[in-house]
Amino acid sequence: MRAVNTRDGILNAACGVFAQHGFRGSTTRRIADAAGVNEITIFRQFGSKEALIREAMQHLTQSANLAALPAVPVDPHRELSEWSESFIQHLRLRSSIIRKTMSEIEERPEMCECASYVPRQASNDLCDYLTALKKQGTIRVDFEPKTAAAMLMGAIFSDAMGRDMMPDVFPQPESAAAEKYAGLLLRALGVETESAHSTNNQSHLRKQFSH
Amino acid sequence: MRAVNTRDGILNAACGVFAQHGFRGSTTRRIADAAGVNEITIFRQFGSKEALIREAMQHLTQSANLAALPAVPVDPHRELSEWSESFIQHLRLRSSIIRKTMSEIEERPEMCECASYVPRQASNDLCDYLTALKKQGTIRVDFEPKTAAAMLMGAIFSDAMGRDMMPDVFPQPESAAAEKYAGLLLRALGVETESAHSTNNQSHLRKQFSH
DNA sequence: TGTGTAAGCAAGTGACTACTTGCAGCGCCA
DNA sequence: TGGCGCTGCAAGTAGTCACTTGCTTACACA
Repeated sequence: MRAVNTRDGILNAACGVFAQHGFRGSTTRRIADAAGVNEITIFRQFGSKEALIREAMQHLTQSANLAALPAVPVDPHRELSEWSESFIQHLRLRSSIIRKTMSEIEERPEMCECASYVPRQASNDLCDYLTALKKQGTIRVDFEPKTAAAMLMGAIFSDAMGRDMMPDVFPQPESAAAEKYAGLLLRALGVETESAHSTNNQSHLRKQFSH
Repeated sequence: MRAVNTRDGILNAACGVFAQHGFRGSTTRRIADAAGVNEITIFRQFGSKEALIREAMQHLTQSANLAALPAVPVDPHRELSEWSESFIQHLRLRSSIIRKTMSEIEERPEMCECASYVPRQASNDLCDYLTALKKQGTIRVDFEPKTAAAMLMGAIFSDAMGRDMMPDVFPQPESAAAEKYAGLLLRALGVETESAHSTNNQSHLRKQFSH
């Protein structure tokens, strides 16, 4: 677990402690302990707690890599389900730190740019995909890509943030939720899709062939 | 702004300070200043900071009253739009305190019950409504009420939480977002609905007649 | 008019916080 | 081999935190 570099070790520790305790709860002592480093090393390396946390956040966003959506839609149900699944997993892994960051942004607006980078990127990707789907003529009814994208991403985001707190409010099982949201959205857009019962199996079969 | 009762004044002040600064940032001094009260009065009234915050949270959830959905759906588009609008307004008014609470829950699980009361209630109401819609036969396609409810509530929740941070990711104008989400969901369920253009005007007309 | 109760003020306690100073050990490269 | 840079340890500073004590004021009710 110990990082090669002292600096990276402190950054990773800071991310972990921040995710658990937020800014005010991330004492330099706690971070130093988590990094297995003397508290003073933090000040020598980063100058202040604030600078450390700022750098740790940037360090974190750079490490994110989202699944890509194809520029030309081929199998909307499969592509959208897989993208949703990768996105929800990304959010679930980071749910603690996302919750903390969202609550700190009002007090530290400089974190906003850093925090909104990933969702902005995801929203753009998804909007582009839905627009391509629309232009392709696959979709019968008219719709706003931005509204549709906000709806799917919103459902995924809320699931990732709220399921630990209220598991009975969200669809079961957890592992199928992303696909269900994606399927529901496609139905709203009028894209033909398999019946709810066969969906799961067929998509699993497809995954085997596609990879 | 000053409350009749000293106790209620402190509780209101505690809610405001907590919404701004979270638990750790809600110092007893800050709360006392906000309430226009001596710091000691807080300890004499509530015993400890923790007890005060707990009581303030309960005080807050009790003051919530959501719009009701009819037991028998008549005009799904109007009813769901109005419910969504009232729900999103409820969340927007409380966005700061919701963000803070969500980030504190991991450290203070006792807040969970209090925090999840309103969304649980909303989810149940919405599920019941969608189930009634399904049984009524208005809906052609098969769907899971819980998934559909989670999707609509998720979209509304994310909008209410994220729009300040990234306004360009969500549908414009802000005032029409809830209705757009509701309309999109109904299309996913196969409910016949007006075209996107006439929707807004018609619903406004209806509101005049219905009240 | 007397009494109890809620509130205020001044002052202070011990614990914790971010951050500093001074000094010593250790490995790396010239 | 010698110096340099990174790290650790001990100790300490000034500020803030939750919470306490002792005493005083003001109002309600009898």
